[in-house]
Amino acid sequence: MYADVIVPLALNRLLTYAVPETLESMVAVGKRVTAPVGKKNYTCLIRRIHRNPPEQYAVKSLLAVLDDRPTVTELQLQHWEQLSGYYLCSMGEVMKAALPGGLRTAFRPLSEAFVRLHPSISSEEQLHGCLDALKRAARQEALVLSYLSFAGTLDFAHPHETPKKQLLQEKPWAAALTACVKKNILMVVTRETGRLDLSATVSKAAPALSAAQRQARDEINALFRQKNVALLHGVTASGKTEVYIDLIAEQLRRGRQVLYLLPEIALATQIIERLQSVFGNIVGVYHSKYNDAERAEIYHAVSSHYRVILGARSSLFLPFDSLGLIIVDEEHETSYKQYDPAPRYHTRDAAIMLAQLHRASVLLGTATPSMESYYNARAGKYGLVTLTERYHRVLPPAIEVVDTVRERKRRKMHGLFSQTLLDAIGGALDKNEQVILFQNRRGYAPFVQCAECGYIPRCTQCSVSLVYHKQGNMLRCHYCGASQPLPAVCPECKSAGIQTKGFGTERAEDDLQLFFPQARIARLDVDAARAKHAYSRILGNFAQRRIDILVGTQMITKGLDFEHVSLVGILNADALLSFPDFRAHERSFQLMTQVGGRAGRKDKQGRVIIQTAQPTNPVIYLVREADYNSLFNLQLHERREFHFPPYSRLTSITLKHRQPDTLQQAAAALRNLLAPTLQQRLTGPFQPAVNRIQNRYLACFWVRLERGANAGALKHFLTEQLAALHQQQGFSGVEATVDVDPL
DNA sequence: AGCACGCCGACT
DNA sequence: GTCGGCGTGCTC
Repeated sequence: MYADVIVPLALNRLLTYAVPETLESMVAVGKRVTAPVGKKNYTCLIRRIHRNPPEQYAVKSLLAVLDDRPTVTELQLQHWEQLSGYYLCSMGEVMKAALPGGLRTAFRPLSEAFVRLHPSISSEEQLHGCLDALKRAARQEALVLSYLSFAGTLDFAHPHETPKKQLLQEKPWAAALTACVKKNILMVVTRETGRLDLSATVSKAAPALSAAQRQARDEINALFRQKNVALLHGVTASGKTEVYIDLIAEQLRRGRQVLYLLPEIALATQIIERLQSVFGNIVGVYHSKYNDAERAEIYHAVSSHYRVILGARSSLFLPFDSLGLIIVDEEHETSYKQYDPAPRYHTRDAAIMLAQLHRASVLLGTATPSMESYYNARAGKYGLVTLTERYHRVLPPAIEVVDTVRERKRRKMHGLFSQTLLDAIGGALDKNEQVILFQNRRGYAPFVQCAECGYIPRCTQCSVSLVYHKQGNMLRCHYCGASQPLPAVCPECKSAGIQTKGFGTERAEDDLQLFFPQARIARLDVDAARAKHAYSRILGNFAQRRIDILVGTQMITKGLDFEHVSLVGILNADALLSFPDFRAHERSFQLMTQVGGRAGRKDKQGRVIIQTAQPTNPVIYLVREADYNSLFNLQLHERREFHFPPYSRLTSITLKHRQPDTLQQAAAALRNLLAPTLQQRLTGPFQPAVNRIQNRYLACFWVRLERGANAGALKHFLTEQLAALHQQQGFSGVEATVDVDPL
């Protein structure tokens, strides 16, 4: 008997092993096995079992079978194969993304020590005797009494087991416990316990839907009878979550499971609590903040216990047995695309593939759809449901645009802040309301420069200038993470004239404190959130109004809805609008609309102030009008003209090498391999904006494939040509990464 | 991802 | 003359 196994490596084929006779009865597709690969042993996964001895090489034998029942179902394996084919990566790479670390090594359930009465004590009299004997050992006596109070009424045949941790928390006398154990009064036993808390219970009824929400729900259900994907385009604060809860309840009644995907699950405490309060302990949460062992336990509980899973993108890979619905919330979020490492999959598209295998439906929800999804909805490929009414009659925010050029001329710009914005902040603070300020740049200053000689410190390993962080007084590279102290004198001309240039979140926070010395100001960006739990701590403080003004990057767009935010300021919209990318306008609209949506609640209308040097930019106008449709039509024109998605399928190829000339030669060679076949579909090689990262030079290509063309054939062709490139003299060390549908 | 094999510079 | 640098290729 032979088994073809998936090895968790970037290996483009399965490896075949002999199954020792002793293991023949245990092997099955989807079970994990230990197999020798080269000099090492790996945990691999059985994909096929057969009786065809390989003739080209000597097989090795499997060492062990790790599972009693398969860890991965046939359906999951088919999903993996789809992803590996679509995103051009190995099955091993998908396996690494799919199986939690705890399942890639031997997994041991958590065990805990419990204290119980020693079995030699079988009556009240004996117990009292023992206690009397402890009269001169006060701590031991107190410890036993403490155990007895935990135990309640005593059943001597099956004495109560109290967690040792709990007992010692009350009476922290480990030595006394050891003594009692030695005297055969108490006994310590070890028991396997799960890490999961399955105690959450139902406490609330599902929310009542408004008429608009009911109608959206009915439309979605009607669409699901004809199409497997529907897009719910609901304005910010339209109450999409209530609609989701209703749909989840319906799936549960039918006995099907639901997967609820969120871009940043770690921040979604509000939604988690809400779902658990309605559905109880059948709601499981899965994301990368859990450790390997916890994730392994949740993984196993998906087929035995959980009916609803709330998770980040990796929860696509859980072993669902009867999935009925996948909700992809905030469908437009770019963090749904995994960029590095492979598989470079888009959660939304992988979810649609998975749903097809389960014959399940997919609901994409957002206030600002991605161009791709909206295009598919308009074209009739997806169903489209629109929710225009705000929940609880919340008013849409009033959006004002401040022309920073004009204000500067009138001397009404104070650094990053216009007088209009400062007045608005002051007004909000006076009314005891909260403020959110958005600045899309972290650090204090994007670069520093010597006023004497013009020198700008740059990263030695990447082709970017270093960002000044006041926190720690460091210059940092945002690409490779390298850092160095800010030099006191210019390294070039030795003058003391080094100045900071431009504005980041740290600078905004600092300056703001000067304008509003009494205000409590906090910052939320990756630097502030780096420490464990810092993210939820800051958001928690803001929610509880211990912070008046929150300054932050993209991060503040996610997270929660805050009751008392009346003002949102976008400090520099130009940084978004002039981003060198064909999606810049789409992204700007999404970001500004999402950030703006944080302003105002219930009876209070919120206010949004956008600072920009280009107040007539159509994107700004459309954000103000909350006119997604016009933005879509405008963008569609551009995309059609330049053959960008959704009018083409984009695939990017990046070549990397330490030697710039080797890279250039390899790029020219790849062009020669691809261009004759792809013709005008191929763009490149071109240098990306940052053309060197960690001392490796980069060259890029784009392949734009027209809709309806054979994507499978392209993938086959690319794989072959990249292999051909590597076989050419001197290019075997040139690394090539392929990104299908890059963002 | 490891690990070994193999071909060119600073040491006893 | 040898030790060891990391480029290259393979893993059943």
